[in-house]
Amino acid sequence: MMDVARLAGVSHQTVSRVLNEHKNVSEQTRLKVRAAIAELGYRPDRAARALVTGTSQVIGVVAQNSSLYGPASLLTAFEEAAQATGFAVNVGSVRSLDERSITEAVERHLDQRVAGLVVIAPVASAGPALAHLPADVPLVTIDGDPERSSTLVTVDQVAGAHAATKRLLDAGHRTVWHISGPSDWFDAAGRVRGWEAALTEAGVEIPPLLTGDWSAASGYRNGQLLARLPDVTAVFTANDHIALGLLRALNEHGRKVPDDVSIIGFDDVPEAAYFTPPLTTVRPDFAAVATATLELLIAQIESGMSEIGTRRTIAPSLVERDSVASPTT
Amino acid sequence: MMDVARLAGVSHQTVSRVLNEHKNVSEQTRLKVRAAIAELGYRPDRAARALVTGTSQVIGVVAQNSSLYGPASLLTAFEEAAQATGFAVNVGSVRSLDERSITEAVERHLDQRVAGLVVIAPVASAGPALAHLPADVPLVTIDGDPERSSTLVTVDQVAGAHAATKRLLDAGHRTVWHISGPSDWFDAAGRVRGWEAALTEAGVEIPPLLTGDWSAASGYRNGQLLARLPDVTAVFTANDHIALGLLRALNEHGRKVPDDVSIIGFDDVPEAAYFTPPLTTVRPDFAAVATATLELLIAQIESGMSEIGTRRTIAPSLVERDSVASPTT
DNA sequence: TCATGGAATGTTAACGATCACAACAGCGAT
DNA sequence: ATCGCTGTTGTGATCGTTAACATTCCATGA
Repeated sequence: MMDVARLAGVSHQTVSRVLNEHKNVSEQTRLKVRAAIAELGYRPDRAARALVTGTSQVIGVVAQNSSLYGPASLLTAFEEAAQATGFAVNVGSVRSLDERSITEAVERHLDQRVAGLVVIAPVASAGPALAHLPADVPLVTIDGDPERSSTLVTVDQVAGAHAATKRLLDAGHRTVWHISGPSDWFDAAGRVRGWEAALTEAGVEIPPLLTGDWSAASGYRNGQLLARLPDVTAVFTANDHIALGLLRALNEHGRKVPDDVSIIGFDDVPEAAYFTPPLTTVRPDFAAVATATLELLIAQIESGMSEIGTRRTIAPSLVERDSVASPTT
Repeated sequence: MMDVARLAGVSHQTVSRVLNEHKNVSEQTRLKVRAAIAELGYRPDRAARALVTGTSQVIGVVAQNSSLYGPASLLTAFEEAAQATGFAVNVGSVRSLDERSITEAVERHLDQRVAGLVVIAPVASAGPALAHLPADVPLVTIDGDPERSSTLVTVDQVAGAHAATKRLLDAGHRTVWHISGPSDWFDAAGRVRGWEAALTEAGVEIPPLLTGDWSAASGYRNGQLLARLPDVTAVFTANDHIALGLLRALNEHGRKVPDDVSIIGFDDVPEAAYFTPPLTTVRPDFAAVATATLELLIAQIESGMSEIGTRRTIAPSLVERDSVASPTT
């Protein structure tokens, strides 16, 4: 930086002012400095800046280290959004979402003086880990606990599940079964609520809830059971992978989809269109979630305080394909 | 840090020594300092350390911002490995792998004074972007250009493809067709080479190469064609998603898998076991790739120089399921 | 005419760590 | 008794940047 200053014939402070787009710099010197910067190929040292300002241009993200489609998509969508606004993203994946792992990951980020923190914390156990956080750290939670009063962005699970269930009822099915995700995930709980609400509204019997774990394996396992029940004609699954497992189980038992059984999934994984048959499913808008998260986070960073309680929910959309039909009865 | 020093009754330098586990510190003062650190809840400032040492404990990763299973798995595997060794990971995703995007991402990382760089660069266009890199930056490429003389870790695509093709030939098929990935991906090219090699070795006719783009859609498209050719009895696809699309096309045309056509995929995505039928596929060991990458990178960081030309290839394994049978002829 | 103010720039001191070197103690060897 | 080693601790400078304050210059109005 001194070199640049010398070359431009000004002081280092003026260089700093040009860099930070300070107002009181004459156009003439601004150009000289810019030229010197370009000529020397100078780049400011972020570490030095972070040292003196006490903050960095890095956002820390805590996410589960899984290949689950939802969280993974969220993560990449957020990375992209952050980069577009000039923030670097520091990912601290955790293997499991228990309190200790999350606390550790958060502290690692704090060590690095991140400007803000995003936690993708779909399970209940994540809550307490965030409670002890210094209050002055900007924080946005994605798919976190709707009960906690922190800034939160979330996919509208209830609305998505409601739409899917209603779609099946509207097709004429007497009732709709549901294979859920793990019960400690907020996402899963929301989808169950939406499903129940739609059934209740329609004044229809609520079948017993089957529980999966997001995996195709769990869909297959539950499918073994559903395939044996002849009056099951419509199933809403908590995600597309469960639907895939279910599809295979039904297929093995000779029950045709959608002729005998209609299915709707959740997530719209890229392959869903090539399941046999192509899967009707609910698509969450991950990009919108990412954008909203970043927006709220930056607002907090700039205002210097965490405005707790702000909430943003993103409505998913139903994408129709070929796994839904009216019952043959 | 001064506070800690005062509380422990030593100088700031001694505190620093304790922090860095310097040898010449008496056990007694070490304990005093540790106690003071704990009491004050002190955490060293990484930015300050980075400023004076000129390096950080952060590894920059350049990866494509896609939901392709391979690259995404690689990324999370690497994050986990890095975290286990105390490195933070800064992800700079790029939307496309052209030269400019990569150069930009690399420079962003350089700004942040990363200790080392990992580039997941499966396509040819990434090469030139890395050529102009300062020579003193530790760099490991994953799935990069085998021709370039840089440190490289890669899945043994050729061996995997060879094994898959041979498996199909051994089952008695006259020849094996292949739907490849995009031709500018090194991964795809390697898989094509392995396929050709196995056919050549067996002294068997090499069918025309069909080209896909990793997507289920491209598998479906090519499947429309293959389904019409009655003498196609065995297909090796460049990944599992292509296989899924192919599966659906064959199904629509009434050709049974594996009775009429045998299929082997590549990647072993979690859902592959629940395709209809469960897919025989080649499983790359992403964790091993991640570990090897980190090892090489740390070696470079510690030695302070980039030992170019080191190469590590990880052998994949064939996982047998139900999509392969002997031809009925 | 001279204070007054604001715009442009420079000077100096932080920020929080490490590094190079100096200082001191204890101890055995000459 | 002196020298020199080794192990332990302290002192001051330094990394590259921004913040706070000082300075200069010129225009403005009483």
